[in-house]
Amino acid sequence: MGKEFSAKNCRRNPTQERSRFTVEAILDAAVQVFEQHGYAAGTTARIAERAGVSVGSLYQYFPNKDAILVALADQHIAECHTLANQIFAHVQAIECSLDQSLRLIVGGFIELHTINPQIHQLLYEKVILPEEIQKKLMVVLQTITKQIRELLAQYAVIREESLDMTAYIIVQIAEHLTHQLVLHPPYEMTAETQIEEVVRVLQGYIQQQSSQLNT
Amino acid sequence: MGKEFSAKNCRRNPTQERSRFTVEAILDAAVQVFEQHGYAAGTTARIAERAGVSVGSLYQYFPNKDAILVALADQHIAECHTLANQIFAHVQAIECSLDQSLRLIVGGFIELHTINPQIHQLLYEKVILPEEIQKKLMVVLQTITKQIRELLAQYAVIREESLDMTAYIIVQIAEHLTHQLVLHPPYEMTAETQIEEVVRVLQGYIQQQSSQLNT
Amino acid sequence: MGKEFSAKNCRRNPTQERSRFTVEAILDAAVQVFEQHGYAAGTTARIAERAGVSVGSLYQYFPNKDAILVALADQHIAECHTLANQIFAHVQAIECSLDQSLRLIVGGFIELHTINPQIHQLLYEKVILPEEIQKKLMVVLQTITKQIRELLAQYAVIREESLDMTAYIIVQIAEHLTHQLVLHPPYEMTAETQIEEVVRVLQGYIQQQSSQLNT
Amino acid sequence: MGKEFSAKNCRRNPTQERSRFTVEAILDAAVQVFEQHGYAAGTTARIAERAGVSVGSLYQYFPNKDAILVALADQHIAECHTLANQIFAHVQAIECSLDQSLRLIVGGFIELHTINPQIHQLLYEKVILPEEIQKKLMVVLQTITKQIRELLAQYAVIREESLDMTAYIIVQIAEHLTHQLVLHPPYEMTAETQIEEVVRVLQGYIQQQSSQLNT
DNA sequence: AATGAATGAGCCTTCATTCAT
DNA sequence: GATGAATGAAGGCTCATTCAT
Repeated sequence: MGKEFSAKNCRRNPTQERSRFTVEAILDAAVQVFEQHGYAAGTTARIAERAGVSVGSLYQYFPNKDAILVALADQHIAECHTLANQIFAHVQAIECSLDQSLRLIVGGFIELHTINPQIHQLLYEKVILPEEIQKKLMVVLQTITKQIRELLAQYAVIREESLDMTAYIIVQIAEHLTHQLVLHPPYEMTAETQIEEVVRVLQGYIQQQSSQLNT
Repeated sequence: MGKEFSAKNCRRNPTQERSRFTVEAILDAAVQVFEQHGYAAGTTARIAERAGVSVGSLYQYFPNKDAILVALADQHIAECHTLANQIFAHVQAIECSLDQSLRLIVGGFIELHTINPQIHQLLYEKVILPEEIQKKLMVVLQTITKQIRELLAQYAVIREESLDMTAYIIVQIAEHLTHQLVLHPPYEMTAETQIEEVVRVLQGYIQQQSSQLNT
Repeated sequence: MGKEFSAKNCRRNPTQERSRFTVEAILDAAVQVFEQHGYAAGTTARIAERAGVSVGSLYQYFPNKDAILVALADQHIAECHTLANQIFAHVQAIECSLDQSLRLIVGGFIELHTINPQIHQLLYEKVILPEEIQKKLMVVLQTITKQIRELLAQYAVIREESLDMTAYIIVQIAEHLTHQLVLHPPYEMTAETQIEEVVRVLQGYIQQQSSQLNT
Repeated sequence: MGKEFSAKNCRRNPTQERSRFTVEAILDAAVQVFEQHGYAAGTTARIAERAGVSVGSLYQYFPNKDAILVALADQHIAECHTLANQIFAHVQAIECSLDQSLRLIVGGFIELHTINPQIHQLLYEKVILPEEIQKKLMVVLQTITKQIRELLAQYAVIREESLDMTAYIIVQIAEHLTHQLVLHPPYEMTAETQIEEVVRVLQGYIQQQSSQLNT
């Protein structure tokens, strides 16, 4: 792994209908296969089979196995970015309270994990991703962190020099808890309960940071 | 993976000096190789080479590649269990405040991640572990969760029916944040600062849960 | 050996022309390689090489080395069964004398060994076969023995309680002598001479058994 | 196999008591191990273990694995030769009838197979022996054949030009039938019954050959 | 473009053999 | 002489990748 992630992950632009369809079938199949067998044991043959195409066709659209993972990652990261932007835009737009904002944001995180939990797990664990992708992932998290920081600066009463760290920790907690609750929930719980619980953690932390102000 | 993890993970008891040395060299090498290449791409040949022994020697002590990972995990899990027990015993013994207890516990978590960060990362992120080991890992976490729950029941004012979930989330946060702060610290910070930050998160959350009492 | 002889000995049905050709090339090569080096020392690489294909191709048609031997055995056993049935059917049909019957049968045995002497030798001498195949071999021999017994009951004057043993020994002798004469003939001899010699042994034995009647 | 059978099969003369004992322990162990696992899968480690010595010791007495087999074969062949000579000497000495002679000889064959059936099987089947040994085996059989021929010339009324073939076939039959009856007896039978049955086959054949005289 | 048979590098594992103790 | 840990060549097998059809 990590040997050669050529710039172009697709050999040809899937301009034609059938091509686009095939590419998607392959990616869908790949998610399932990687999920079930892990990346290393997820063979291209199995992916092709599940996608209903031949190995030859698979290699017509992806130069190598890694490229499939990268495509998957790229796709997922883009979705994340989009969703995150939408949420923050919405939060800004409706000018709601900090609590309500947190609720919306955490809800977004949970949605992110619920939509495609398999890919998420694949990207965040178990596999050594090429640096290229790792950087993109980091960028997404940093973007989100920055926006959380703005939110805190706007709504919360937190010392300037603590803002970065606080935002960072909020994102870490939100990310990890939603991930954990969605993928390995310890008890049965609705999405709303999950959101409430995570929000409570964040609220508590923010209040702590606020009260620090007087120390 | 996960095919056969026979009871005995070592072929012969490394009673002799050289043997013990060799086994340790192999395990050390394995950590590095798995860390660097991932489990699947971490070949036994590479491990043996980095350990400065031949493949044959490797297989004299481990029946197969999986057994190396299992040995690594077993060793680490045992260390975790021991350290956790020590900390909770100490906390019980000195009868300190909840805050102080949290500080000690979080300090323990950080120590856990600091001691052998590579193995920890390997087990928690990079590898699909055999069920056997996954269960052991779960048991450790559950044990810790249970002791946190007792601590909360004793010191905090939390609704009976929220205790389990609260303890669970505290452990999740402590585990993940310490992991993150130790391995990928976003800023330079001393262990004390790290402890403080995590403790603040937990305190905030516990206070939230306490105030829920009146809802 | 004898670990897993899954029901399907071929991974994919060699429906296509090239496939069928490849499979046959592999089986032919296997016979020669096993014959020359023995089963254990007959490596899959050598078989593939002699077959003019790559190891990968070999494993596309056979799940493992054992399967090649099993395929070889199955094929040969089927041929034996067919030929044996034909001969006995013919013998029954033409209602000839016992002597003539023996001649036909021994001729059949010799043909059996002449057709594919290498495989025969391989299966009867050189290799510890999986039980599955050993049973099939036994069944063939038992079938033949049973038909010989019927022949004796019909034509020869032999005590009821000696029939089984006599038939058994006739088959043993016929099998071994033809095998020996075809593969390691001590002197130059035509097939006819070989048949005559074996038949004489059997005639003598049957006469002995008949004369026992009066004892 | 068959690569290098150096002239000396033992590195040093086992003059000393313990040495002789060790060598024998190894050979005994080897018989059992080869019998149980086959030659290829019978590892030197297992042999050493069963012999109660270390691999190192094993290699002090045998230059390589093949040498063990060769030693085994040599030993067995020598025993065969001795027993054969004894029997024929005895037969000559007591000047008994042909029938009685055959009985004694066949009894000898059976004894040969009964004493050490495992080695016998090992040498006559399943394993590609080095030429050196194959020749020795042939020599033994030829010697016996020659002595049978003399016996026939002396006692039976057989055409001069048939003597060789007749003797050859008698040895083949005796060898194979006794082998088969001892190792895979189809029914329960005493050694005496076995002898009788085989002798009857031989008698019948000899009578056939005698009656040919008048053709 | 699609197919899937063919390829072969590379992996895990075994085991005959050596050699330091 | 004995021991058994160490060695490493070699074997079975997989699977990413290519290419003839």
